[in-house]
Amino acid sequence: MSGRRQQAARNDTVILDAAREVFLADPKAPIAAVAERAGVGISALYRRYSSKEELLRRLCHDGLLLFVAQAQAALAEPDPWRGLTGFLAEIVDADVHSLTVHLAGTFTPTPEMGATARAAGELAGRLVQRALDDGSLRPDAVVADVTLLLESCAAVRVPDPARTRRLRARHLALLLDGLAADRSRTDLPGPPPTAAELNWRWRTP
Amino acid sequence: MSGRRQQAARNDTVILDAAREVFLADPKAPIAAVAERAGVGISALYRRYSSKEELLRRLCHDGLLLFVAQAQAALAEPDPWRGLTGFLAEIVDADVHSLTVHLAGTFTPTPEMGATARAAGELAGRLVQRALDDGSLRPDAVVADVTLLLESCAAVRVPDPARTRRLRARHLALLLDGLAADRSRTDLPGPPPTAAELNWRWRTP
DNA sequence: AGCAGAGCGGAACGATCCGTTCCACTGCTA
DNA sequence: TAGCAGTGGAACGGATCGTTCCGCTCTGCT
Repeated sequence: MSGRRQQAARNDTVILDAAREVFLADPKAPIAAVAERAGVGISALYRRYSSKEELLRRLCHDGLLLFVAQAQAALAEPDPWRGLTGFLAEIVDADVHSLTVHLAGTFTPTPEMGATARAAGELAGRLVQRALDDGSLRPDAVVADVTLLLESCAAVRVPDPARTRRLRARHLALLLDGLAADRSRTDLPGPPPTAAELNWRWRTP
Repeated sequence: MSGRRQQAARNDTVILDAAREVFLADPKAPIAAVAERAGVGISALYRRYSSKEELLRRLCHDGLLLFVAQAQAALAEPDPWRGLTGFLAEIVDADVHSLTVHLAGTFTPTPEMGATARAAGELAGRLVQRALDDGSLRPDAVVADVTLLLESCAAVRVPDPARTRRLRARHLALLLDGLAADRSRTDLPGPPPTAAELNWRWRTP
């Protein structure tokens, strides 16, 4: 395959990459910004996605699928603590959380996405439970604390993307030292967040 | 003083409170939302502030001043660790960081605000240095880590404001356990953020 | 008592932004 | 070579929002 067809196929990925970059930098960016970044016209976008919302859904679902894949890989790691921390490092580094959470609310989720999100939550729960049973995670931590951890790492943000990744890794290390069992001393105040509190973005009104 | 004058004076604070609530919930909220929340007309707003930007500036500067005041109070606490942690708890609880950082960029800062921001940074630096000298803060932490900590706590957010405060307190406790000296073990990866990296929002283009 | 105007509510205006459509054009493909 | 998949980008229409403006009320002063 070559010529026009190949160019079109290449555009598929170019557009998706551009959209990821643009919407990660600014979840409310206009569609035209994506086209400009991709170096294509607006038509090339609308030929592939019938609306902005559909593109956002695709991006978000891709993020969820990556989350699930990484979580499954992490469960294969024999050491629960290494599995959990490695997983978190990957998710933070790939900025999956921005993809899934910051974009949620800008579109109405599909049932399929809801299912994937449930699967993601279930896998994360297993990763955390393993580390709790193992004794490597402080006993008063819950899976919701890990969700908040991801949210808080995504909030670390400087103009340079590469630098942002480094700073997030540093922040994550700090948080993990706070989560490790052998040095927890302060009692965590208040009840942990509930599932409903954390999933409010996925409301389908 | 009573009657119309008193009502007007009361509106001063009602409007400011409403603006704080509204813009904390959504930094890009329209002016009309503030008026509605305050239970006044739009004119009552424009009588006091010549533009939306001026109102935002006022809000932000108030936040900075509160930051400075709390930091000075914390320096009066004899125990450096208690001073630092108590200070952070206050700032997180009052959501000062959202006031100052999330609002920055939505207006052009005044020179006076720049000066206050510098003072705030200097005071925070002293609080951190005290805890470093004291040995209660892990030696590889820097003041920029504390800035990121505030940023990350502000990212913890659920629809209910009261619940948000509780969850942030919990998240802060986790982070502080990671920052305390006597249990740090993991080396923090990468160089800490520089001042320029964290102050980019205060750019005046 | 009466009036000037401070204070206010909210409709209306104009600017801006943005998603989507549409049309002309290009160059592969059959 | 005819036709159409693929595209660029101008143009449209709707929505949003900051700001202005006009008419009203009721106070505080003379």
